Amino acid sequence: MANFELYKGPYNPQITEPAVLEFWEKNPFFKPEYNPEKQELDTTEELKQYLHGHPERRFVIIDPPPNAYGRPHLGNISGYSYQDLLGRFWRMKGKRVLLFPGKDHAGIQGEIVVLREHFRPQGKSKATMSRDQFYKETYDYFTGMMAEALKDEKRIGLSADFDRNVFTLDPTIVDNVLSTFIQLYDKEKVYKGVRIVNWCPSCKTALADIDTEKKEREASMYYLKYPLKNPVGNHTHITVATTRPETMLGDTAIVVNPEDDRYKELHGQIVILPLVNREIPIITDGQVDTSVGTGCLKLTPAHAPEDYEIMLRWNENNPNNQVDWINVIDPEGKMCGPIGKYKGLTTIEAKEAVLTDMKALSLFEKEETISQRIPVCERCKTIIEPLMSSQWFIKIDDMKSKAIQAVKDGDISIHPKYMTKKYNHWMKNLRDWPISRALWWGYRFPVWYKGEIETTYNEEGKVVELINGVQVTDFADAVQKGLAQVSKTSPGSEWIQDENVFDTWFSSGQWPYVTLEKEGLLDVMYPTDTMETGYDILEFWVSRMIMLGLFRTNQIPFKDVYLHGIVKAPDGQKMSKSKGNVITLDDLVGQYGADAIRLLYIVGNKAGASYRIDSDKLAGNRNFLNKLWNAAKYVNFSTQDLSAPWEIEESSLSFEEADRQILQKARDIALQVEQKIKKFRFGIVAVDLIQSFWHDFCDTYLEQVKQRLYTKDKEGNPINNSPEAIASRKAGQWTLWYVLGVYLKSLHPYIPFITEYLWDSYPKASTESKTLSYASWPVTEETS
RNA sequence: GGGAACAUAGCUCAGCUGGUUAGAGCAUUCCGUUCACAUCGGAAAGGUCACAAGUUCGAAUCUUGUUGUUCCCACCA
Repeated sequence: MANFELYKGPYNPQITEPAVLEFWEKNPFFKPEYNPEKQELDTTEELKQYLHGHPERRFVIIDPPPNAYGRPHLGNISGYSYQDLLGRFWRMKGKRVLLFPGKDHAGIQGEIVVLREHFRPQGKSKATMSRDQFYKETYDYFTGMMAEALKDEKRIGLSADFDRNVFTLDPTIVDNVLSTFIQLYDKEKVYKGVRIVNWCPSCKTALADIDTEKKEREASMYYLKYPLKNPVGNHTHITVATTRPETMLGDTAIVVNPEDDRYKELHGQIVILPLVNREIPIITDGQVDTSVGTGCLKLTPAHAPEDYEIMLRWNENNPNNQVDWINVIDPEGKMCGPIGKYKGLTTIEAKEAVLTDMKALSLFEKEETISQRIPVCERCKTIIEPLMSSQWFIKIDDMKSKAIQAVKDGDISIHPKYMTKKYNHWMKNLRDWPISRALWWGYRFPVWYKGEIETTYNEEGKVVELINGVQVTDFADAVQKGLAQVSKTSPGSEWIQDENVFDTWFSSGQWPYVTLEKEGLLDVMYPTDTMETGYDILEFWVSRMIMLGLFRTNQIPFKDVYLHGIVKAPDGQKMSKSKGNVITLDDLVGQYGADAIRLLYIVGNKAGASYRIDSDKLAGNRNFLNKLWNAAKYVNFSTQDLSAPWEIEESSLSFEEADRQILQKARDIALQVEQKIKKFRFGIVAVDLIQSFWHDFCDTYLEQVKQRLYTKDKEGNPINNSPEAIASRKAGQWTLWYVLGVYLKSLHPYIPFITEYLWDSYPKASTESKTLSYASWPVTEETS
């Protein structure tokens, strides 16, 4: 027993919650190995044997790993509240529950934070360290920070198996993730290809679209004339509009809308690209907006993603009339390729030179100011330079169709249901996944080159890779020439490892099975039950877990996806440091306690809906907890002379109508709670549960039964001493005791601290669980 | 441009597959309360369920359209 005191005065979470936390810390309740019948741990082997025999008796949630370098924000915390609610509910329903906590190394963001927060204050940077030094020190820094995060997870009441907390860069995890890459390679689902990428000239890395953001700025739009090779009618030239004149050196076509009457007679004509005198064709594409600029688009596939798309589309439909690309900007931001005297200039110098030269040739028409939104690096805010680069890709075609099918067939259900549409929409449009990042912090590619690998652009503006000075056409060619190899360990001293690390989603996308496999639990705990996370990473994370899970294990990684909304600041806006409206767990937990915060997240909320931090609601929640506290104390002292109530047969008692009603109501609400939790509608039913406790039990029943409980009137004269009154009093006491138990249990998944505290002094049989975590749910759902 | 959601009381929101008089919390007004709790209880007031048409015996709920708000994706040469 924990010996929690029912102290005088109002409920104070600052007293009760730390006491309960300590009780939970000292006991291994939250390990799936905990055997509630024996009240001690089974070995992991015994657990596995048990689950082999009873596969339905498990419930597993892999907690989404937050960034390891910081404390969880209130969004993470809200997720823990939902995960914990489900875990605690199923534990009470007799399942062996595992909530598996972890921490993420957070790729680009992690690298930037460690450089800024840890290395810069010491005067260190990537320039002053070796890669190994950086990795080791960062690893230590991150593992040190993790302890703080774990404290917060415990503080909110997460009943996870914290001994199993694991870092995404844990060596066993790394090994397993790399195995997936090798398997993908063996099945020819990985390739090294040339593609347009979002290149950050400052970070010197390729960025996924999601690592970029948009910035508004004023820019000049220049109208340039390109002469036609053979004038058609009164057309001697066409005019294009561009904000980046320097990229014209890489133009490979002019595109007009096929429906645009102004240019219909020019389809298929040839234009002489000024300054470099290259002949380029006029092609058509339906995406060209006739109202923008002149309706003529200069096509620079190597330096504009949309142009690249148009090129691919055109080439698909016109196999005999292919359009190519020419890369004219290198990763340093200098001009390159077949561009004559402009070669070697910076893009800014080249822009001036091109404009000057076009003016000299009288090919400059006009300039106007526009506002445009340009992509910048999400981390360092540098303007993105799209260019062609050699990158690793995963072919996702059949992975994605399997992932779509799994949801379509109902093997995986997404809550709320309408998010399924978002998922499908995203998946349908998904292309091959670029997975390489030029960083130091992450999983380095298990790829080796025999000598230095060098990526350059040749005189034609094409990407060329050289290994040890030998040109290779692609990775397969390099392997065949004995210059490259895929392997977790170095093939020999003269081999150099690929510099790239994996996109963070590649490792976190494998989280469900790599975590369980590390613990040797994959065979009995996979697929997991519920993936609970924010709806904002449905596409980025959940979709990848489904694809990679199906690839690696041939099984879905989880059966249900519950997506919670975004936590917003009291002003209704997104919390962000720049707005100065960030609220932390510390701000709230001292004032209201963890249970009240959990209620804020859960009560009245439904899947996918965002909600605000609202001090009125928090205060209301605290009031409710105080109500529960006082009611429990009242029941406790007014039933003190009722001995061993658990031994009393319900049928032997002389109930009054009020007793029967509250018994019925309490059982009804417990049943409803069970049904709604199973359907992931726990937030809605919580309102009814609280209402029922407060009004049916406290305001109505408790006030009524008081009259029957008094043994003395105000003057001290004995009352209620007839045999009928004594029997009625006993029935009332028993009802109070029983119904309080039903509410404590039903409320426990929502507010574990106060209920666990009150459970300690709640009269119960010696065979009852000493922790409410393993008290059995008060009702059994009729399956009929 | 493509996709999705939302629009219900002064505020924040419930209302699941259509079924009596549309609900809760907060706020407001009134009344009460020394025997668990003022972090209390009781009551009142407050809504053309955005608008329009349709389906139906019956619509806040289903369909279509309109208007407004929010989010995601793409794009703005």
